Amino acid sequence: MENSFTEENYLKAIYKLSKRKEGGVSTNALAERMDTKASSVTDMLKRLSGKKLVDYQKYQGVTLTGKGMRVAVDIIRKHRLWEVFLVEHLGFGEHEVHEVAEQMEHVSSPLLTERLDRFLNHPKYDPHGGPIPDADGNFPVPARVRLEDLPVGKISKVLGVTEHSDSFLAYMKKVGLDLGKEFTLIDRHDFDRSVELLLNGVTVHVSHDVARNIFVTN
Amino acid sequence: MENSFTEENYLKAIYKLSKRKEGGVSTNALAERMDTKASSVTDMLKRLSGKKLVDYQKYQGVTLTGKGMRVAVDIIRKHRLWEVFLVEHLGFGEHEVHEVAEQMEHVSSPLLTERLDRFLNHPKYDPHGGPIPDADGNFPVPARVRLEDLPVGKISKVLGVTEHSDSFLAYMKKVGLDLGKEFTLIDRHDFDRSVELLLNGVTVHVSHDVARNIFVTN
DNA sequence: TCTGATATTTAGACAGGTCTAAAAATGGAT
DNA sequence: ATCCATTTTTAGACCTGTCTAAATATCAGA
Repeated sequence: MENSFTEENYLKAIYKLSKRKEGGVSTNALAERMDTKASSVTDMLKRLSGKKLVDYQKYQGVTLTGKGMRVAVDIIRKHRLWEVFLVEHLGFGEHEVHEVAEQMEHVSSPLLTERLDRFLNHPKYDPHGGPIPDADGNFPVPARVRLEDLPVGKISKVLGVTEHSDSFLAYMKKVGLDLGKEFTLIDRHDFDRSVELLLNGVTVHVSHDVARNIFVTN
Repeated sequence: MENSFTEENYLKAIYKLSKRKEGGVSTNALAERMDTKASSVTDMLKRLSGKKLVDYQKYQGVTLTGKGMRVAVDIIRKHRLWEVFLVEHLGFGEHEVHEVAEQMEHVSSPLLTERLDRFLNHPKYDPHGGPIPDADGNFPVPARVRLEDLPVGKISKVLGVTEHSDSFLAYMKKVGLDLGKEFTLIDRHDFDRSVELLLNGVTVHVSHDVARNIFVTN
């Protein structure tokens, strides 16, 4: 009945990868994400399959079962709630919280999770703008769009990012695209899908690669 | 450089057992405390010894090295800080926090520990009255005494307990000896070393067995 | 000091999770 | 339809932490 930390991390990784692509998650993609070898992934998938947490057929990739989905979403809930706590109450910077939350997300106590949620006032988004599922596993339905999809001329605000690498967050900070920051989308270049923003009175160019990882109001 | 949860739990157990008795901790005592077999303990002691966390000679029991002591005390610090958080900010009852803190104590982030400590206002005692070591591993030197040692006639307050079994805590609650509760020691019976308290306007008899496990102000 | 009871350690095995090296399946290009 | 590159799986090994069963130390008492 107990899942190990490793199993939980695999489930979370499968969840995150399957959101980005239709169909099952490949062994190699999972191996890269988990920073391990494909053979280790195969072993683990067999185990998770045995526990009915994933649907797995060899060579055909893997998907979460309902049960596995619940576990994965619960981990994400805990991760994001702890991030909110760390930033809002302990004074952590946005970029400092991920590693710590990565550990706290595995603390297993439904009572704790619900009391933390209440203490934090049932937040809907984490400090990076990631949506926090409720106790039933349902995500908030946000009024938000990727920066790459925002219409030209719109005034908008940064709601969050979907890429949490240090380098990405550092870049965001440098450009001035902090969470909550207001800007205007002044132009879009179709040839490279980059966008041009008016931000703090200056024009900023943002590559497509960046733009597709930023959520903004619409 | 990394210690597993299991290793940390062994170190904590060795610490706690060695406080109660002079000299090294026996394999069997450790096995009972860790709810495992003596043979498993022997294996682990060899590993911890290899990491210079304990001094161990076969058949001679085990003691913590300075390094092992630091690890153990740090775990205790984290455990007790989290207990304070759970009770004071998340509304947990005293008896509900132990299992959860048992998990949280293994989260490894010095920054987190220090910020939590500051957030909690550098508490010196946990909700059970256990002393919280500071970041350097030093315990507070408390103005406190066991209830069994309190002079007759004294007005005093409950500071904590040294016995954390469910049944003991339930008994404390039932009698009304909650943390912080004020009372007067009205008599002491030498024949069975029990004491008599005035508490909430009524007289309460407390056995020696209980009285020696309660810390009070003096 | 011998002996028996108890405490402790060793030996060998197993499960989770990992690895490397080798085998097998897949799928795209010809 | 076949061949090759790539992906994936298997086989066999290792490490941590555990167990049982058997061997060995220790210590108290006669």
